[in-house]
Amino acid sequence: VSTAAALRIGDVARTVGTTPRTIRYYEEIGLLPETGTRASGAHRLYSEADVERLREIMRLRDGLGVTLDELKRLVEAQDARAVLREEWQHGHPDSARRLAIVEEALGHIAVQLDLVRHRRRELDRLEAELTTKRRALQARRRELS
Amino acid sequence: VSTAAALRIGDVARTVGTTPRTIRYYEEIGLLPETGTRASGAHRLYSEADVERLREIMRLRDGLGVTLDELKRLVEAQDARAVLREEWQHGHPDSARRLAIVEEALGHIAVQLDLVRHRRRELDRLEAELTTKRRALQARRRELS
DNA sequence: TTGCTCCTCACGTCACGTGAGGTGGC
DNA sequence: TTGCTCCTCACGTCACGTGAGGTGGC
Repeated sequence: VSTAAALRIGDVARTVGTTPRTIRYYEEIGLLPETGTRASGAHRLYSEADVERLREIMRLRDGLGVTLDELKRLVEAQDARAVLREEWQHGHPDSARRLAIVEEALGHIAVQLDLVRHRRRELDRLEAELTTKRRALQARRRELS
Repeated sequence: VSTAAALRIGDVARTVGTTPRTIRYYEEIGLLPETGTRASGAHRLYSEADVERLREIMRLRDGLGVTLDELKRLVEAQDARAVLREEWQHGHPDSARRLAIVEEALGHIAVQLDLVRHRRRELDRLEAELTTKRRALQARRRELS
């Protein structure tokens, strides 16, 4: 692991394909954490981990078709589970509790998968429709030439 | 073909999965045509063809991830080509012109297919990610029980 | 007649876009 | 020092949501 290359908001926006305004907005509504301690007016600085987190959030945003508020809850739930796993590394909680948490996580994943698959089916339908149209047009083109 | 069952805006909204407000908005911005001649304050009435047109517009909206203004241009271009085809039924225009129109249509379809496939790849990526997560969680569940 | 859905403003909201005016780091 | 990117308001925009008050068809 090299020294964390501190990225500026414009760099981050460019690499993930969004705008600085969007990143600030996500910070404002609590979807992204505030970047470290920052004197008012000072530049925000990001790590590669921050970039990856933003990428993940954008994937979920586009793939699940969910509001940013719902997305926030979803990400918070994932974070909460990650915190629990960290705690479990020191000490041994009862495995019944562990199992309950894992079951809950599986439930959330199932919901997300349903959303993704639903959207995927709709896209498949549209793609099929478009290829059918294209085939018809190609046939007409052959007729005309 | 039976007598056109005149549908009200609420019926249309329910069958395609949207709201009356959205349908009125689409009419307002010119994405949907105004329903026949209508005294101010009178109810809007829709045919099955209108319903199918709305469905198509919603599919393109969700599948292409395009603004309603761009979508409007796109639909207008398709309508313009449909009108040309109608005209061609009466009379024989030069086939060079026909070929040019068909080529243009193929170009538009190609753009739309690119958009759909791009979004589909992103969804595939997210789905793969989610199934991987689920597999890991299922393994943990087996460990715990 | 009673509901129900419809109508037209018109303001509110979500997810940002877009300047306005100013400060800070290679 | 000169640009460039950054900063914080704050108003604008797109795609609708949501009442407010009223009319019209089974």
